[in-house]
Amino acid sequence: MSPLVRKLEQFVRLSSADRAFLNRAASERLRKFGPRVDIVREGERPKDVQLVVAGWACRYKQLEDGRRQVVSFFLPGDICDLNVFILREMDHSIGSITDVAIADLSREFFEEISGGYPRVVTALWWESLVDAAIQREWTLNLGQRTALERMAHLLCELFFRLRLAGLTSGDSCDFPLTQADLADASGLSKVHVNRTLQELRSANLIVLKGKTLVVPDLRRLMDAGLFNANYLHMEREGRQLDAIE
Amino acid sequence: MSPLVRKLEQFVRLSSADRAFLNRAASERLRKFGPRVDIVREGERPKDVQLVVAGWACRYKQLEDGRRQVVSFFLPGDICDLNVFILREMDHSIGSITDVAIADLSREFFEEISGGYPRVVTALWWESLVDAAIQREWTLNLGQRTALERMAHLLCELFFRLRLAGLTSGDSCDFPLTQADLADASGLSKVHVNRTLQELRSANLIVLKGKTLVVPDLRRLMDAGLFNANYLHMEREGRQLDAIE
DNA sequence: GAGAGTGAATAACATACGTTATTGAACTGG
DNA sequence: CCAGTTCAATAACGTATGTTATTCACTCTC
Repeated sequence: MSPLVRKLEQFVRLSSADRAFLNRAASERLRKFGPRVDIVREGERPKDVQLVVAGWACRYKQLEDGRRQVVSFFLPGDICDLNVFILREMDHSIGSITDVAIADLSREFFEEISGGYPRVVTALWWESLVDAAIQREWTLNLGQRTALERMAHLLCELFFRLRLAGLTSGDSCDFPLTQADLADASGLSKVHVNRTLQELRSANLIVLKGKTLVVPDLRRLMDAGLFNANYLHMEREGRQLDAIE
Repeated sequence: MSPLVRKLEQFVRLSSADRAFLNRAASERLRKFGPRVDIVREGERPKDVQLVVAGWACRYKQLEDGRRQVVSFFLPGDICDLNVFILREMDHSIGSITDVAIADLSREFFEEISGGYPRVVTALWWESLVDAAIQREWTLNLGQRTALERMAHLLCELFFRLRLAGLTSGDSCDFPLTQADLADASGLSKVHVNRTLQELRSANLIVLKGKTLVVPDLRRLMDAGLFNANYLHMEREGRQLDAIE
């Protein structure tokens, strides 16, 4: 099952027609990119909505003097900016981290959804509300948490999101981010990211080696990061969804 | 004209029916709150969408040990979390800063919009995309900018947003935030906020006294904050909007 | 109009994190 | 299989910002 469908099914019960429709959307108009290239650039006119079918990407913003902030990570199954085509120009860039496969979703695609797939509409709303909630949590993360808490929190979030998309196995997952990526996302320097990871390692909170992350005791990592998963809204909402159907 | 209508008109050309509808929504089901009280609490089930009719409010999140982060400010005309009723529970709180008047917008209200007011639908999409863009910009602000830049940036943003809602007069505006509020929003300590404001004052970038902010030279304040207004998407989009009408 | 409370200003001191630099290991491509 | 590149690790040192505390100016209230 595709990561997108798998993720959305945690929120909304989809029909097989819904699933088929989403899978078709994810396979048409596919583009592939190598690692570390720009997929969309700040200032461009947005044309389509991007769906990450495979690989990791990120949204980032950059200041004139080169300081760079990763403002979100895109994992397989993530959708970039529902409905952006309303806007005249992009206020951020989207870049690949690994090899990446992107499906472009057109305006017409969304009109088709609105017409005939009400549960998919709900699911996409959900996705975009969670996206906003993640951005708020990052604000809290950067504004209030110490380096250690911040790192632990970020790793927890990624682990939860990967698990939701079916991309973990037991307590481990692929982890292609470099320490420089983590620095750009956490607002810390590369050197301090390194120090912080060492600290997490020596507390046995993580095993991070090569491109694999192992979280031996998720509960303890969550505590270290003051991590509360409520903002990921991972519960399926029975009552309300029935009302919509 | 109400701040909401005034703001949305910058983006989308509204008919008089659209305007009347929005003004009606803003006057029914009105609640008033004193300053510094919670309007919505984290953990509650969201029931309505809140529209700030008058006064200032904020979204905030808090860690168990009391550290508090303001993640956004709500000015008159701002809408809190379009479509939240999909979610089971709030992941943040909303609190008043000044005396505040809130209009509660029901689910039925949004269904009515979807049915008969396509331009309002577009306008509300716009509002919510700008809201998301602001949150990303705050991430950049907290992650990369120095204290001085961060403060200057925040003040620029508030000034622009107030102006969009018709709430500035010339180079000045009401400014009810305390230094403690600014600290919670910027991730700085109160003491450092004070130092930073002094620095902005002595460079003649701001005059901040009582509850009034004056920005004698907006261009210079923008430069000091590395402020690029693109993320506020303040341009009206002729071509695309016509296509929707 | 005394007392209490809040917000702002300032000082002295502490520290978490940034900066610059060097080294070594692991890839990668020709 | 060697030269070039990237990523991680570590060290020495610098600084932007945090912490705690005190004082002052207002405003509110009873």
